[in-house]
Amino acid sequence: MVKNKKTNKIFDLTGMVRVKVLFPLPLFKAFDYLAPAASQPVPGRWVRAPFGKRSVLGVVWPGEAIEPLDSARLKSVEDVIEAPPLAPEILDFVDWVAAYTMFPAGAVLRMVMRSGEALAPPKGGIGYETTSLGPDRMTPQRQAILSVFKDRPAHAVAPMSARAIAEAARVGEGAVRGLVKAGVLRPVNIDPDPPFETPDLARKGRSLSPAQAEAIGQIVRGIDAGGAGTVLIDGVTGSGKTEVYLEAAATVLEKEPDAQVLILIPEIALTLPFLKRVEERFAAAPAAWHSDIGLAARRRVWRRVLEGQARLVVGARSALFLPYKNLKLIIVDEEHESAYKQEEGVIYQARDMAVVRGARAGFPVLLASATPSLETAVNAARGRYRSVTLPSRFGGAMTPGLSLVDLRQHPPERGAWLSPALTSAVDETLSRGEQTLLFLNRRGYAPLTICRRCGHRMKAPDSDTWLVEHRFENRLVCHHTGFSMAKPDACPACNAVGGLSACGPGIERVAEEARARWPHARLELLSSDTAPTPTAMRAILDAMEAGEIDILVATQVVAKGHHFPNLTLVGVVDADLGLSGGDLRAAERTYQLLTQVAGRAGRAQKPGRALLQTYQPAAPVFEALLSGDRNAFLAAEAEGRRQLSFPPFGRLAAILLRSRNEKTAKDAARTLASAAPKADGVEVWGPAPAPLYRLRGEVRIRLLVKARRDVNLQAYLKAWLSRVKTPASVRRIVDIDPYSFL
DNA sequence: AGCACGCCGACT
DNA sequence: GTCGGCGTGCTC
Repeated sequence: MVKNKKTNKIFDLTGMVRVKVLFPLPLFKAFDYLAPAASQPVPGRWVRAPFGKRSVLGVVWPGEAIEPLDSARLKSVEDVIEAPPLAPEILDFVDWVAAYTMFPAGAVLRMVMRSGEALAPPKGGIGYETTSLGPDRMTPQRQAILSVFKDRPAHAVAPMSARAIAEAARVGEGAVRGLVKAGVLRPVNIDPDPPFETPDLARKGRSLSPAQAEAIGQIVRGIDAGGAGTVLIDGVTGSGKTEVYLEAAATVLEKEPDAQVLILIPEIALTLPFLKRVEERFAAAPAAWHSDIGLAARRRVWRRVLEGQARLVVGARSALFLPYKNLKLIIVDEEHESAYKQEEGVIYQARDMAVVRGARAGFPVLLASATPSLETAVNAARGRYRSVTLPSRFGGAMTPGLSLVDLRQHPPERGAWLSPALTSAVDETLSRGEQTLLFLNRRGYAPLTICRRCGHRMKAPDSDTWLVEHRFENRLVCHHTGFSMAKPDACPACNAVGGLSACGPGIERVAEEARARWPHARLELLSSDTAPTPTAMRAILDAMEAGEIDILVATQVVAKGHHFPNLTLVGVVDADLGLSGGDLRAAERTYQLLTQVAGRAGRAQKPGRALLQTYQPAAPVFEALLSGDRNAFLAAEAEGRRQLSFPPFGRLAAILLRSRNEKTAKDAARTLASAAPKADGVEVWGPAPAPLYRLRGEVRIRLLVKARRDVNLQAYLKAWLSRVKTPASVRRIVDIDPYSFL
């Protein structure tokens, strides 16, 4: 018996135990509660608990039983929920990610719980299935309904709602109800989250080349030996990386009846063909997860992953935080892609976190790429990762001939963007009846609109971002804030009419030039603007593959996956584009992107070529592309970073201060900078205005911290930040391993 | 994240 | 005189 000093109420604590509960809120610590021992409130279990004025769903968290709080002051949990608990590996992972990224553990837990409502009891609808009874009399409508059931594939066993049946049979719902009354159909509860199909592991994969078989052998031997560890699967497009890692997935799924495998891909919205490929291999559609799946699908995946029923998950970076029951393998496809860096909310690198997830839970992680990131290449070279290299199955003939067009010597005509060298190459290609890809990684018509009278530059409101003209819609659009406006006739600054002019090219402008130059060619424009849905995009890519397009003008959406057998010329309109901006990964990214784009051209029997237009032909990245010596390029890049102690040879963190008030932000930045502790092996740079200084009405100031590899960067930052009080109106965001310098 | 508490401007 | 702005602080 314990008496609460505040309320004087007497509590019977018999049978109650103290537990820590973490809530999916931006809070750094777990809170203590009492829970009935009989309800087995072990770490990982879902609980509902009173928190302040409200009741919040949280998770029992591991933690020591020290008692900073008087037991009598503790509240009791309201409910210990009967649902599969979170696996201990996930609790550990949440804590680790929180400590590494320096975000609150609760914020990381929120990523795991993003479908927390999924724990609510399913409110299944009513569906119908056939009985053994036949209808007393047959009508065409009834015939149609019954054939709907007969024609369903064997694995589609879920009952259908009356509406779905009526729709499929093209009859009224009344006819369905008639059959129910007659006892031919019987009502059953529909599972709102139908299970996923079981991967067919007896099914054989595609036939393998000797090199693939050898690679799989190596990986599988590692897995069989109980091997954790990270493996780089290094192979150009067409080397069969996918087959290799799908075999590894099959091996892992086979070893344990409830093992789960996650395949991470950079952007799932663009990869319907990939899902089909996986489905083909396992004769079962994988559970697909990305940021904009519908609510029902999200809930279904989440619940089925938690109970272990969904065994094969294909997803974007956030799929890393699904509540796996028994995750045993992660594959990171296109590991070099910057889309793995989450820049909002909890900032993390999904590829790096995947490696940690595997290492801590003791299972292997496979990183696949044709153009590995420098970090991964260095880790492989140092032996921290194993690596298997897959040669092209087409004997290297696929690498197109690359050449540079020096725009300083051979500039395009005034007002044009295609140099004579490129246009004559297009002429030749057209005359041979072959296809051309003109690549420019810039959406819209022109990246900048400027007033010729007063020099005013069109910007998004309260931001430093330029408005990009989209002539297709006749609008000016901001690619950072989403702001858009109709293109005005008069300059908003000086009111001069007709003075606004477009500066620089986007792909719409290149398409305009190409149309004027080759009016008889079949030309298509492809960007996320012209093909906003995966279906629309596929339509264009399919047309290209079928040879129905002569010239495709495209942004980087064309860079992935697709091969066009009759494409023999790739013209890169502005190869320098990614090199500006002072980003430490600029050259690396340019190399990766241009390799990918150039790789779209040519097949063994029809060699392709790629022309890169550049103003800086001497840049090392172009030399590397020309020589085709990727490893030499990576080695040179690595050496550059080593000398500057940049990642992966040193650690980097950014602190971003954001505020609506410029003075407050500047003061806070100055205060913070002056409080930076002196430490061996740590340099603090800034404060400096972030590259986008004004964005959405906020001012953004940045500090950069560079530390030696052996410095505990998080501990340093923690000590620093904890001794400075920043006003609440200034948002302070830590970005460990920053990628974007915007 | 919510939600309350608290201290200064324009209104019944 | 009060309604309400959102800055600051707390939630076991």
